Amino acid sequence: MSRVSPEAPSAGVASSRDKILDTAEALFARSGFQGVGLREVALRSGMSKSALFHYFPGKADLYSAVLDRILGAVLEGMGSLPERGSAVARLKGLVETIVDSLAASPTRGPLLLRSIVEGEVLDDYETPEADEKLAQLFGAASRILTEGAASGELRSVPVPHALQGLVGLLVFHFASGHFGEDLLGGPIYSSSEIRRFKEFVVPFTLNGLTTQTLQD
Amino acid sequence: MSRVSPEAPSAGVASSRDKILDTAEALFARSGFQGVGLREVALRSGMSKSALFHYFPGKADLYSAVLDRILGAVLEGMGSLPERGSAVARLKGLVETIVDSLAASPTRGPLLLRSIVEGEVLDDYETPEADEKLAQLFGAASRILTEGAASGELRSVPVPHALQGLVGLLVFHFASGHFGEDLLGGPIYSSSEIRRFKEFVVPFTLNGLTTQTLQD
DNA sequence: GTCTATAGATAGATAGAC
DNA sequence: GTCTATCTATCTATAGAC
Repeated sequence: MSRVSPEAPSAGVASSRDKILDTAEALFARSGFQGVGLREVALRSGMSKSALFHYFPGKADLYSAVLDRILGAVLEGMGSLPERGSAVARLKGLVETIVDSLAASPTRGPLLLRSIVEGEVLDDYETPEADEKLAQLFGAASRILTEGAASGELRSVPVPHALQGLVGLLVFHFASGHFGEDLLGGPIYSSSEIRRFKEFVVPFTLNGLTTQTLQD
Repeated sequence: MSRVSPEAPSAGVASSRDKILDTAEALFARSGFQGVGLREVALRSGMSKSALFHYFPGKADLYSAVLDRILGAVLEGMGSLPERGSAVARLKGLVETIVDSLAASPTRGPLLLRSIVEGEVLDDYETPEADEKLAQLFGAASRILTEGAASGELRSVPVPHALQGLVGLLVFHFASGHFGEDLLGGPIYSSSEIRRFKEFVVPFTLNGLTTQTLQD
């Protein structure tokens, strides 16, 4: 079904390539593109720097591969969402699914947020694969907002701003690191905190996008 | 009234120190702590690397000074906010003031967001001055939320999560760079886009924190 | 497919003249 | 207060043996 690499037909063993990707994902999430040296990636992957260049032509390609893998995982999580039904219920499902995807690994939020903020530097390395996945992601979210507004279930807000707001709310939370842990008083990725976050962000989002505007 | 540096009593001329801070702020905002070399800071400031070290003991001190200056500017903007009145009106004023502060310079949002996301790397360099300013900032916001919840004007939400959400909504928007511009279809820092953003984020926030929870 | 060795550039930081 | 010169370490990337 999905793409299979030519060599390494399957097996549960982690190939060298996967090992590199795992290592790089952790390091890029913590220190960003510029903050990571291939020397450290190689060291932690248990091989020499030159071996990295055998699997990836350059640092930027390694980063792109890591980013693409994360976007794929988030997109896969959204695959089971219903395309019909109440817009409010679909929006709730979308938010919860994205939260679950980001909560599934402590590297996803940080890496996604960094890839956005470091965009000015990384633009040159954008891949069509990542762009396509992003477009699918935002397309699905846009449809919910647009159809909900058309049916009157949701407020009529500018869809791009709503999408931008969702990214800020959801991705930032899981990328906030020590800052967020200081603020919330505990780990971000514990199951109890993930539950609390959902209990806050789902009603916050639904209320923000449904009820009428207040004036002071 | 406020602190005055020993030398450079005033005058409208930018001192070498200010020139360095301005240059560093622009570069750190674009490329982050690790992405900036002091060589480039010196070059763009019109002096040698060694001159930098005359004003700042090291790269981390330069970064801290830049960050502290930005936090001071945001805090100063909040100084004129009323401490009494309707919680909804105060919350609206807070959001609009923070938006104005972030919109005043295209380096503030990116640098603030980066300082959070890069926190794991930068923690060692935190300064008491910046911590104090952050505490004041969050203190003011917390009071609005707590008092609003006590009076029944606002929903009773976990204050830390609400603060975290505000940071994600507001700071991320102004730090989203090309990503945000692609999504919104135009520049983030134009006066018209700033107005549109306020028109979205103020009702979104007020609705999110006031009305009752929906169920699907 | 993995290695050692190395290239050329740049990193942050220091010494010391003026 | 600003400079040139230099230090050591690290950076991405390549060459070429095995």
